[in-house]
Formats: sequence, structure tokens, C-alpha cells
Amino acid sequence: MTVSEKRARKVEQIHAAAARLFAERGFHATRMADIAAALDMQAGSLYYYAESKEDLLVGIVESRVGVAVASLRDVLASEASVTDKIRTAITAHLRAFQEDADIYSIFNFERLGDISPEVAEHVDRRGREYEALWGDLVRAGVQGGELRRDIDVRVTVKAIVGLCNSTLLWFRPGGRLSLDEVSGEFAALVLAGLAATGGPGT
Amino acid sequence: MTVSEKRARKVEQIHAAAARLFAERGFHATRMADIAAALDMQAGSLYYYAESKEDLLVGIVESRVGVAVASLRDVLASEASVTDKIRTAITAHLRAFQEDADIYSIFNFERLGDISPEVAEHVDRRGREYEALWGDLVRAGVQGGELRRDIDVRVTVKAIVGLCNSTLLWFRPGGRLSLDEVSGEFAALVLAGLAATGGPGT
Amino acid sequence: MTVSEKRARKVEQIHAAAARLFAERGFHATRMADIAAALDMQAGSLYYYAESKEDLLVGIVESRVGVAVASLRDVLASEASVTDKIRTAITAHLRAFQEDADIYSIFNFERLGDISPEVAEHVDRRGREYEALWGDLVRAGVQGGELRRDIDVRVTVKAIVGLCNSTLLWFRPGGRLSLDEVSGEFAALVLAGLAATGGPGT
Amino acid sequence: MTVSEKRARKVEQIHAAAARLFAERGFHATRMADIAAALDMQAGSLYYYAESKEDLLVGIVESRVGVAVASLRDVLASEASVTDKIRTAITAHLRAFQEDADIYSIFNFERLGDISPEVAEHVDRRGREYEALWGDLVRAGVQGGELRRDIDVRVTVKAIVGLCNSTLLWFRPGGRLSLDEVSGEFAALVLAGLAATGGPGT
DNA sequence: CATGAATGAGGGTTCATTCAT
DNA sequence: TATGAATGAACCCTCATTCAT
Repeated sequence: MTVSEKRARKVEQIHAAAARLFAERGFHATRMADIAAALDMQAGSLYYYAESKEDLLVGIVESRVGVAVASLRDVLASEASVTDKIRTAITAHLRAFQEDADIYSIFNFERLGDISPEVAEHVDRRGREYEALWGDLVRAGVQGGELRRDIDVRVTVKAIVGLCNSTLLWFRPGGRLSLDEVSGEFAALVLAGLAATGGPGT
Repeated sequence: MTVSEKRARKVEQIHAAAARLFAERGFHATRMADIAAALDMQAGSLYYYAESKEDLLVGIVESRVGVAVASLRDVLASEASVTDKIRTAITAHLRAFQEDADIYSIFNFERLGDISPEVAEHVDRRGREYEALWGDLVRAGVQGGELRRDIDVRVTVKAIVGLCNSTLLWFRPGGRLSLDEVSGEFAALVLAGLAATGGPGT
Repeated sequence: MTVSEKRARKVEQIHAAAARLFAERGFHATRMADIAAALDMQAGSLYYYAESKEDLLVGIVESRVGVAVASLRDVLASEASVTDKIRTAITAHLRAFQEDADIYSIFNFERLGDISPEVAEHVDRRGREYEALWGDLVRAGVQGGELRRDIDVRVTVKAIVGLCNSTLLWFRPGGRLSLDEVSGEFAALVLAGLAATGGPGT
Repeated sequence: MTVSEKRARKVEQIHAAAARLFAERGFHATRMADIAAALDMQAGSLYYYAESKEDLLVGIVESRVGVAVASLRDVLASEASVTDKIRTAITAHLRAFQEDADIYSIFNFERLGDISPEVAEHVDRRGREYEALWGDLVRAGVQGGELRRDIDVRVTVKAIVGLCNSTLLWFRPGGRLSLDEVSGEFAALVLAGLAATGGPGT
């Protein structure tokens, strides 16, 4: 393992520890000393790897933003029906949250604009892209007759995304229901909620 | 107006200003001086009305927690069908959020447990009560045949509440859709999503 | 004494204490705690009056820069001969240094450009003005025949000013010679050094 | 080249780089990392050649102090007239400053007493020796009738040395005037300023 | 009640220095 | 010898809180 590989690994460890604490306690309530302690270091040592606490947050965010969008893009690129795509996309969303709960908690709950306007704008842009993809999916469903004609696409997208995001506040793996059960339940609610009642064209 | 009435009014003004700032910037990022400045006061003067910044948050939370539950209890006490009650309850939820966005933002996004375990427990208890009422409503709908038999009540409740809560992040009065339009859209999604497909008893 | 007068007085006390320490130890070697201790305060309290340590330096410099130039301008406006003006101006320079040794030490020895480019530029500009006035004086002496024709005006000015400035490093009131004796000696050296040897026009 | 020669050479490089930075930015504003960077090294590596930052300064100062005195002693040992010796000594002073501006900037502007009282005392002693030599020269001129009787020798020496030292603040080789021109101008000023007006013995 | 002033604890950050490799 | 890494003390600065007036 080269020197710079070791360094990169350490940076990643620091990002991971910081992300966890930022997600758990919030950016402001997390002290550099907390992050350092989580890694058995001194606070000052962190500055060997990051220029500032803010830089830590920016580094975390920048390194992960875009993953969610990419994953949904894959789902959309498939040949499945809109119904199947929605089901799959909801599962993907929840799975991403489970795998990277820290970063998504930061995206959703931290006021990034107060910390770094640039990174906030970056995250917002990705969020808008994500919602735009969902919008395309829903619109396609309406046009193809799988989904109701009378829905408002943008509010519907907000609803689906908000629904999925809300799991951040309560879902914990190992609880009563598995992630797949929850996403199944969500998908059933959403699909039934949006389904065209009669056949296509009604 | 008696002296103590004036005092109570001032306390309320302070709570309102603090609630707004806590909601906008977060508890940690809000300084006592910010709150004071919003009221054309000096930071030190706040201590005639609150013992501490924490106490301010606790006061805000304690004075409002329970309103949401009470409002839902009213909805449940009515004679309407489950379907109508759900529709009304969603509207009530969104309306409460619009009227008191600050306090609900604090409930949803602030880590109360890190500030005051007691108040956090209090809020959580009310939240559980609120969800319990929703649970009763949903269960009644299932039993009465208005709602699908195969739903998981607790996840369904999480879904509905999470859906409604998510409006805190994007809904702004005066936007493209009115609050009633959004709640109508949400209700349609939820009701269609949960509706028993065949007639009662199927 | 009004509230804002008291405040202004305190600011002045802080500036004076800071100026003295900056002059004695240098800006970087002076800690905010040192300044505060000189005033029987806590370091944090200084921030009630100044935004930063840098701001303290800037405040000190900005409030005094220009005094030396003004004083020389007065000398130049008089009706005396160039010879007398030079003598008077040298005395004025040394007297200003004695009265405000702190600020002039800062001007001369602190690297202001590393602390605040704006304030450094301001001080430099004043310094150039000061030298320009000396240049006018010396040139007038040459043209009027009081001073030698073969001198280089700019170097001569640097010499005179450098000579006077050097007293910052060694002159202390109460020493063997009084300030007037030193300035008399300096003036004699400079005037004899620059005097036209023959009569005017030689 | 032996191992210890290589080491000595490296020490000298480090001293040179450190001296330059200390002169440019000041001791406190110069970081060990800056010095190391100037030599394409890591800060930690400097500790193979110096025990501390302070030690670096001490090493620089100790290795050069005395050169100026030696050079003046040579001038004094010659057979020239006092007038010629003064002219030569002024040139030597300015030349030494040009060749070793860094070290003389440190001598003149750094508060050595705050860093190492011993080295400060050493430098001061050398400075006093230097001034004593100048004093001998001036006194000889007075006694020999070349210089005015009424001058105060010590102030005159301070004046000459201060004058020469001030070039550190503004003289840059390659400017409008050469170093020889400046020292010629200075010598003319000083010699005319000190010259006995009547013949010897007046 | 309200304010201006002051406090002091604590947090982010810097940097000379050390040390295992 | 040189480096990357880590340390820890110290510094600047913030801010909730207190208090005399």
C-alpha cells in the first residue's frame, strides 16, 4: 500500500466518522474533538487531512452526491413497465438510505446553505435532477395509461420522495420489518394511489 | 392589561421570535443575540423571561406540543366515514404545519434529545399518541372494510405522517398550489392507495 | 459622560494599550490576553470593542496616520527660511516620535502589508506624502540658493527621514541628551551637510 | 566532500533560507514549514540541523555577527585620512547591507531580546563595538582638526549609523541610483555636515 | 425592566516539535 | 537522513450568561 493510498484511506475514515457524527448530532453540535476521539486522534491532527470542519462537511458531501441520482437513472434505463420501475426505484431509494444513512441525513436535515452555499447549490441541483427523473417516470406512466390522468406530477413526486425520505427518521435495520417489507408496503401504497382506475385511456 | 399579562405577552413574543430562528437556522446556529435583535432587545434582557437558551426551547416546545394531537382527536370524534376522516386529518395536519411551521420544524428536525431529554421524551410521547390515533383510524378503516386488509398499519401510519411532514421542506404558501390543493392531492394518493379494491368484505 | 463617550474612552484605552504592546513586542508576539491583562480585563472582553486583533491594529493606525504629515505641513506653511524650516521640521519629527513613539514604531517596524494591505497602502501613501513635502522643502532650498546644487533630492530626503526615524531605536527621554539637543545636533549635521558652500549661485 | 562538509553546507542553506524569511516576514510570522518549503523539505527534517526555530535564529545571528565590525576595523587600520576613512566606512556599511541584507534586517528589526537574551546581548555588544569604532574615528577627526569641534560624538555616531541603517528600508539594487551613488551622497552629506569650517585648529 | 459591560468556558485552528518507519 | 504522521499547547475568537447601574 503506497503512502498516498494510506492517506486516502485515512481521509475516508475521517470522512466516515465525521459523517456519522454530523448525521447523529448535527454539524454544529459536533466538535472536531468528537470526530478525532472517534478515531483515537487529537483534534489538531485532523487538520493534517482537512483544512477545516467546514471542509470536512464539503468533502463528505461532494464525494457522495450524485450516487442516488445515478442509481435511479439505472432503474429508469431498464425496459420494465412504469409500475415496476416505480417499485424498483422506491426500493433503491430506501436501500441507498440504509447503506448511506449518514450522508442522506446530512443532505436532508443539515442547513448546507448556512455552511457552504456552493455545496448547498450542488446538492440542490442533484436533488432537482433526482426529482426531474421521478417526474419523467410519473409522466410516462400517465401518458402510457398506467397512472391516473388527474394527478399533479410535481406534487406527486414530492410526495413519493418525501415518503421515502421520512424513513430516515424511523427506519432502523433489524426492526420489526425488513427494508424490503417497508419498501413493498410503500410501493403498494404509491402504486395503488396512482393507478389508473379503469383500463388505459379511461 | 395587568403586569403579568404584559409579561406573558412578551414571553410569547420571545418564544415566537426564537421559534422562528430555531426553525430557520437551527438551535445551535441561533445565538441569543439573534433572538434579542429580532425583538430590538439586548441579549441580556432575554434572561428576564427565560432562564437559558435551552429553557427557551423547552418553553416553546412545551407550550405547543399537544395541539396537533388535540386537533386530530377532534377529527376522530366526528361522525364521518374513515375516508372522510383521513381526508380531513391530512388537511388538518398540513394546515397546522402552515400555521405553526416553526414549531413543527423544531419537532421534526431538531435533536431535542441532545438538548433536553425530558422535553424530547415529552415530544416523542405526543408523537406516539398522534401516531396511535392515526393507527386507530386506519385500523377502523380496515375493520370497516373501507381500507385494504393487507396493509401494515404501523408502516402505513409512518407513511402518511412522513408524507405530510415532508411538506415542511418544500411547501410555501403563495406557491403554485394552495395548501388545500396539496392536501387534496395527498389525500387522493393515500385514499386510493389504501382503499379496499373490491367492496367491503372482499 | 454619556454612554457612548465612555465607550469611546474605553476604545481609546484599549488602542493605547495595544499600541504600546505592539510597539514593544511586535504584533505577532502580542497576545490578546496581554492587551487585556494590561487593562485588567479578560481577553474575550476586548471583542466587545474590536472585531479582531487585526482590527485593533487597523484602528490604531487609521486613527493616527496623517498627524505627522499635518504637522510638517504647518512647518512648511510658515514664512521662515528653508534653513529654519528644516531645523523646525526635524524637531517636529523627533517630538512627534517622542509623543507617539508607539504608533511610529508600528509604522516603521511592523509589516503592515502582511496584516492588512489596505492599511499598509494607506500608511505608505501618507509616508510618500510626507517625503514629498520634504522634497519640496529641499528643492526650494536648492532653488533659493540656501542648499547645495549637487544633491540628489530624493536620496537626501531618505537620508533626513531615515536619520530622524533611527531615533526610535535608541532615543529615550531622560537620557544624557534632551530631545532638543539631539534634534539640534541632527539639524546642524543636516544643514551643514546640505548648505551651499559659497554664496547663492555659486 | 566529506559527510560533515555536506552537513555544514546544508546547515548553511537552511540558515540562508531562514534568514531570508525572517528578514522578509519576521521571525514570528515565519513558520518552520515555510523554511522547509523553501528548501523542498519537510518541516520535521529541519530538526536534524537545528534544535529549534529559536536555535535557527541564534545560529544565523551568531554565524554572522562580527563581520561588520571586522570590516570596519580594516578600514580603520588603513593609513587614510579621517575623511577618507569615513567615506570608505559608509560605503562598506552599505555594501555589507546589500550583500547580507537579511542578517542586518534581523539585527535591526527583530526583537532579539524576546527570543534569546544571550544572543541579543551578543548582538548588542557587537553593535556597541561597532559604534565605539565609529566613535574613535570621529574623535580622531575632531582631534586632528578635520571635523568640527562642537559635535557630540555619540549622537553623531548614532546619526551616521542610523542613516546607513535606514537604507535597509528602501534601497534596492537596480533602482534609480547605484549603491555607490547613494553612499557617495551619504558621505557627502556626513562629511560636509561634520567638516571643520575654518582650517584645522580653528 | 432593560442595558451596557464583562466574564469565562469552550471551540476551531495553528504550529513547533516529536517519532516510528 | 528524511518523511509522513501525530501531538499538544497555545492562540484567536464566540457566545451564553451574569451583573451593576
